[in-house]
Amino acid sequence: MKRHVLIFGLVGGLLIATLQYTQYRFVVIEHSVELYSALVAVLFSAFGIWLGLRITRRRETIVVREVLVPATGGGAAPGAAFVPDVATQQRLGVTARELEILALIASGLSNREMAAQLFVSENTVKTHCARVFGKLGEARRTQAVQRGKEMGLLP
Amino acid sequence: MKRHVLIFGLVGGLLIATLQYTQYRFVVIEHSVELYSALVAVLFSAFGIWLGLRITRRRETIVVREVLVPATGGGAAPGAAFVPDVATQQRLGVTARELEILALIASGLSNREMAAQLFVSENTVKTHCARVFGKLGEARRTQAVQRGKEMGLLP
DNA sequence: TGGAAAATCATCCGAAAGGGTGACGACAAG
DNA sequence: CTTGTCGTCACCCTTTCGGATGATTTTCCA
Repeated sequence: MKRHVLIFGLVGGLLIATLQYTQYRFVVIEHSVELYSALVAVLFSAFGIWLGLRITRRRETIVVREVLVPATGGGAAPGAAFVPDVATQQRLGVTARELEILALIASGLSNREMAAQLFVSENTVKTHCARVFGKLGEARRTQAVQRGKEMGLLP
Repeated sequence: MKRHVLIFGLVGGLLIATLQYTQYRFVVIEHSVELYSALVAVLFSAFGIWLGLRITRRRETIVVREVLVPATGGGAAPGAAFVPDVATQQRLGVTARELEILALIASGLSNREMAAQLFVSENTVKTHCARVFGKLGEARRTQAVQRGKEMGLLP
């Protein structure tokens, strides 16, 4: 990355120098700034395109297809029921109810559905959501679910 | 593509006009061409990078490589990169772009963030969302993610 | 080279989600 | 008895999401 910045600087400097030089040649010509501008624009657009391609080189996404031997079955709960990371949970101050809400969020329920399932009001669900979002440091339910999985709070 | 050329022309023309205007302001200042040049360089470099990213987001060449794994059933498959179930994907008619969107949804991004990351408009992201939701038979993003995981479209 | 598929973008509108705040009751601990 | 925590509920407001629909452009294949 530093190399690109360096190249950028070099090209810029070179161009400035070139302009300095050409300025003396065309100093008598009026309205030559537009010419310079166009030149610089085209040049640096090309450079930008090159740079954009360079720094975002298409990494070949090699997809490794797993052919599972029919054993435990990877996806769902493999035998033993999931055990949330109690240490992490207590460290974050996540209560049991909030974790329950988070799990329901992860299963894709809406606030209304959660409220119906837990026999509480939708507002309560929203409060729990807000609390657990705050404790996880996330703002959206999808993010919170992702975070919960990373931290061992969710299967 | 034509639109990009058009945008290029517009930006260029706008800049030329701006320079024309500012030239009268700084006409008394010597050596201001360097300033113009630097301005134009930075501006069009950014534009070029954007354009380069924009017009070259070609379909990533997916190389499917089948590998036998012992089916440990662990959570995050170590080592092996993930593996969308191509059969399921094609059966549902989920395009690569839509699957990409679904993966970003699963990682917790909002539509706006996805749009910024993919260099498309938020509306486009929403369209992709709606399509993939329809194909998965779900209505909410959390549900769609859950479904995608169950069906092997997501890790 | 023409058409199908896919991707892109847009607009309108309603629903859902989220932030902030305040409040009330239960319950355990001091 | 006071205090703190937790669960519960409510209100208002803004943001985000999702559905429906139409249009244009790009890509790809026959």
